Amino acid sequence: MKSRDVVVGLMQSGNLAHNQIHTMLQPFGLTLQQFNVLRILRGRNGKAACLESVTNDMIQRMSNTSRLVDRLINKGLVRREVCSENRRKVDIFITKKGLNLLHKIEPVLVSKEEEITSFLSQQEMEQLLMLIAKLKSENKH
Amino acid sequence: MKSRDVVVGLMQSGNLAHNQIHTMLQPFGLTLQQFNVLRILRGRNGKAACLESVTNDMIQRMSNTSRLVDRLINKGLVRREVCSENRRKVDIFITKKGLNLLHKIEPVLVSKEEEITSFLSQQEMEQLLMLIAKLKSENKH
DNA sequence: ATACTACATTTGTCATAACAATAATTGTTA
DNA sequence: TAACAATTATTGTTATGACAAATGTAGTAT
Repeated sequence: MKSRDVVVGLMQSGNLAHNQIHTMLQPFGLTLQQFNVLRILRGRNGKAACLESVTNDMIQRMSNTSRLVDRLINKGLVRREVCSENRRKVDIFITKKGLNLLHKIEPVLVSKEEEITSFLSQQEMEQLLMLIAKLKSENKH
Repeated sequence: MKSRDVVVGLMQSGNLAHNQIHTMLQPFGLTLQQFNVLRILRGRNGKAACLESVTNDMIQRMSNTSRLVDRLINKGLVRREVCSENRRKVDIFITKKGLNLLHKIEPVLVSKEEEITSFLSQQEMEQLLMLIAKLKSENKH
């Protein structure tokens, strides 16, 4: 029965984090998924990022990154270009506007993250990270 | 930066659990949310469960339990009755068919839950539960 | 009784998600 | 090089989600 408690607890705490961050992002007009993609693109430092690689890096893998990117393009936050080497691929880049938005969000995010974890000591956070890492390691197939 | 890792980790492991259970439920024609509601109803042991109380007990609170229940009714898994004492309320009951389905799912669920947590010792599970409890306690407002 | 407020659920509408099918390009092989 | 399979992204369709507005019921005060 302990397994069940853990699984339920994981979903609950995942939702908790998700909802907190999601709510925090609302005033900026971004969903968590969209924000996630923006951060992935920023992490590429201007290097090409094809759709597939973006999908793979997402916290919550999704079936339809294509349309998610559409929405970001509509907001002017990213740019899409057919890859010249392999015309099946589509490279996606974050725009200046996208970078500015991330920059504006950063401090709000940091304080929200600290709020979420505020009842945990440094040591407890490390413990938690270690346990989560174990869980993830067994789910790579 | 540790806070961020924890928050991201929580979302990742929550999604991991969610996806595993969701996939496990697909052959039974249930979403995780629907399954969750069924279990809540079973937990009431035939006692009345109004919509609001069901919503409160859900792992992932949702804005629209009404239509979720519609879907369960369409499948014949639950039954809806206007509460006789307070006709604003709607009592929801799990049907025999719903109970049977839960019964059929149970062993598959158990093994999936054990699979998800299989890399954790009993002690680690307890630790994890304790840490998750702390996180949840600070998010009650 | 009437009007007002609060409560519990449902409905309308629109955004997003899931999944399958399609399209375009590339790689491979006969 | 023509045919076929594999890769990568997009699109169509249907289901589900979020949020606000609407509906119906109950409680309360005038």
